[in-house]
Amino acid sequence: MGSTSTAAPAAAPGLRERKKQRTRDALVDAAHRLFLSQGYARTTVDEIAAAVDVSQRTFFRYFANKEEAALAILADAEEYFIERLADRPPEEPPLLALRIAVCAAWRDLSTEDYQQGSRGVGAALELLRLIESTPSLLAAQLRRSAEQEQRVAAILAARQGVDAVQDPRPRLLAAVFGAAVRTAHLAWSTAGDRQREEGPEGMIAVIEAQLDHLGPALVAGHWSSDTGH
Amino acid sequence: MGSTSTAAPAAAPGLRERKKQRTRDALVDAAHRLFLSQGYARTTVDEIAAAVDVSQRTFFRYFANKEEAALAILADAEEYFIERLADRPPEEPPLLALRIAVCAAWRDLSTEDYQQGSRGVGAALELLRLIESTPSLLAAQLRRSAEQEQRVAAILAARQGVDAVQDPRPRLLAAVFGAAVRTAHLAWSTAGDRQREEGPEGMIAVIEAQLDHLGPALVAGHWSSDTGH
DNA sequence: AGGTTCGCTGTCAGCCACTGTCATAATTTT
DNA sequence: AAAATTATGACAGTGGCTGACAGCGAACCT
Repeated sequence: MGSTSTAAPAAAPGLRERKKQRTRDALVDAAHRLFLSQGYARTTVDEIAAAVDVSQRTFFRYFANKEEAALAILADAEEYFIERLADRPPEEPPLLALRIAVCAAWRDLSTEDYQQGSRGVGAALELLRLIESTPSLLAAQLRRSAEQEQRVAAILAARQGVDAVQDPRPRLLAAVFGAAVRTAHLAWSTAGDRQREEGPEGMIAVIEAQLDHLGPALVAGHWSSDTGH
Repeated sequence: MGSTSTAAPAAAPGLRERKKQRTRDALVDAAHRLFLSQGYARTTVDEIAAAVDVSQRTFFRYFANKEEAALAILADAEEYFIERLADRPPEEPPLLALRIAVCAAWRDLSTEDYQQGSRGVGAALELLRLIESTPSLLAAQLRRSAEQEQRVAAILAARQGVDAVQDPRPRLLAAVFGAAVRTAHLAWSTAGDRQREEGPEGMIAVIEAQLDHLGPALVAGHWSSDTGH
């Protein structure tokens, strides 16, 4: 480190950009802490900005709205999940690839150096509970999930070599997978603190259980057969 | 109709309540018309209230927020769907019951006297497009769908005689079904106007196609088999 | 090293969604 | 007809969010 010229392949961070990253992290941390301690609605944007000693205007240059600051951590995690999914070999069955990617994401993000600040597994649990109990946040989170599903569908379509707009199966599979993960989130965040002590393995177990239920649930639903309208 | 005494089993409407219903309908219609003509964001609540000649404060006594007014029609439709689902006999396979209920809802709401005002099939199409292109509305709609899924899950659990909190399958099936319907909405609203001319049958066909794809999509996803972690 | 350019930030002003409060008018009840 | 209930309007205030402009410091060029 410390090369004077501009040669690094991964683009030198630059003092300016490092400061920006630090400001953003500080805002996310402050928002997270305030939301958890006094609630989402009772925390004003001015408070968050003041805690980091920037103006309210600057807050909105980092986040489009208050919700985005609250969901920033989840957004980063989902970004990581997308990368892991893209890593999987195309020969792998789609649902298996999804399963491995989501488990890898949870494991990595819990053990790696992402632990600092408000980015641990315990914090994730409290965040999920906060989201579930705050209508405005839940709405924003579901919208983000919908966008995420579009991206997943595109990746699946590319893997299988089918057209993403013509063939509805990638979208449907992505939606089903998203539903399973969301159901797992809900089950995990309401399951009491016993699960919490198990760390990421607890969450992974719940997700896998949901995925295992997919088949039986649909079979029990007798989805086939003619309806006769 | 026109009985003078208070004898009707379904509780006499009363002058007050009829007026309230008319105000609400007028607000929904005005909001719908303004949203479609000038866009959601460019329409202020004051405009909507002024169009019906009530105060802004009154608007917020009918709707918790601007989104709720936009989604009121969908909310009524989903209410009707829930009723149809509750009508289905418990012996019926769950997914078949869901399928019949959603098709019946679309058919009934298109042919019945619900056609007045902005409650036709054509209006539904434009509304779905508006929602899909307005982040704020999409978020609110997805949150409503999530609540709806909880209700559906409860009904399914009761039908099958299982515990709604212990057994995750009703929730999962409800989520999967919701995903299929949402995917169908998206496909229908972006399918061009050819579908629109087919009336409700076009929409129903798309939904049924999505449901038919559920099985193959999951089978192609190789959901079973051990992953080995 | 010097000056220039560019991008981040703060300040100010303003719109609009949304809420609490109280007075008033209309409806229902007795 | 009087009293209790309830919808509505008028008003004021909070807070999320945006546009415009100016200042300052990093980055880039010579």
